[in-house]
Amino acid sequence: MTRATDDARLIDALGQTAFMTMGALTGLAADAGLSLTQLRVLAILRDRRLRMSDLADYLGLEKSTMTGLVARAERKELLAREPNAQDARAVDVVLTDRGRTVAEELEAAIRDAMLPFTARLSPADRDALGALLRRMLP
Amino acid sequence: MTRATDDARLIDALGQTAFMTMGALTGLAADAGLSLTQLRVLAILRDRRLRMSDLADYLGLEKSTMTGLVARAERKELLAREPNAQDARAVDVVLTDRGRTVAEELEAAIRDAMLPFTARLSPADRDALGALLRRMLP
DNA sequence: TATTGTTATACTCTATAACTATA
DNA sequence: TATAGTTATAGAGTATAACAATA
Repeated sequence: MTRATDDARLIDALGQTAFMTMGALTGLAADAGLSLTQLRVLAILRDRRLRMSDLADYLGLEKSTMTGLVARAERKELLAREPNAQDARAVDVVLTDRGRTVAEELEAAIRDAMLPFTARLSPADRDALGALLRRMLP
Repeated sequence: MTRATDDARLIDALGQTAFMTMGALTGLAADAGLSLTQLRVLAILRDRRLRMSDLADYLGLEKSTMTGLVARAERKELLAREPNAQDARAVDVVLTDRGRTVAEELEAAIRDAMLPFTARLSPADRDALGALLRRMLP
């Protein structure tokens, strides 16, 4: 088989893997009454406190989009807005205790949901796959 | 390092790869004025003619969602509805010529967009990665 | 003047429920 | 009676543009 064909097959496999993974994540988020984006926010804020604009940059969204996203998660008591100490214009977003609990439960659920897939590989192959993916990521 | 930690690292790498891949696909779709779901529809219909309900099953969406999705793509002249020959209740969805062209252009654009990532691996590693992913997929 | 965040507006995506036409 | 598709409705996600407060 030619090089170009092999590359197309890799890209196809990456695409299918992405849709499979996103499907699992979206389903778990939905079970928790969250959107995929809100799941991402929870994961990002697990070890960080970010301003609205930084969060928007992180997610690749407009700041006006963040306003609604954070407002809805705030209504669910998963996030809280706090004034930024250095800049009176800025607003920090942090996890509430409940948000932290939900984030931890989701992390465990994600591991369980992915197990049927990862378990199809031997431990050595799992390590090899992880290493290859990490070398490919920016 | 423990087995559980290695597995968590693999799942993390899969998640990051998925977000990276979906980000690339979403961006390319947006450049073409399409949503990610519409890009998927175009890709699915490249070598198939499906009824509305089959398309909905394929995408994991409600049939009422398909109605709007297909209507918007039809307005862009990418898809067409055709009566099903066997069942007068059913509606087949097919690509228009324009839809086929756009689908082909998108396929090329996706390959180009992924190149910065896949090119970080040697040809042998690309093959190995593709093989591992295919073994993991259902 | 430039930046941070919000508001107002509009469009897409999605689901649920009710409906029509056909099987 | 069951299935295929549409319509009506509602909520979430998203962007653009205009705005107030602060830097």
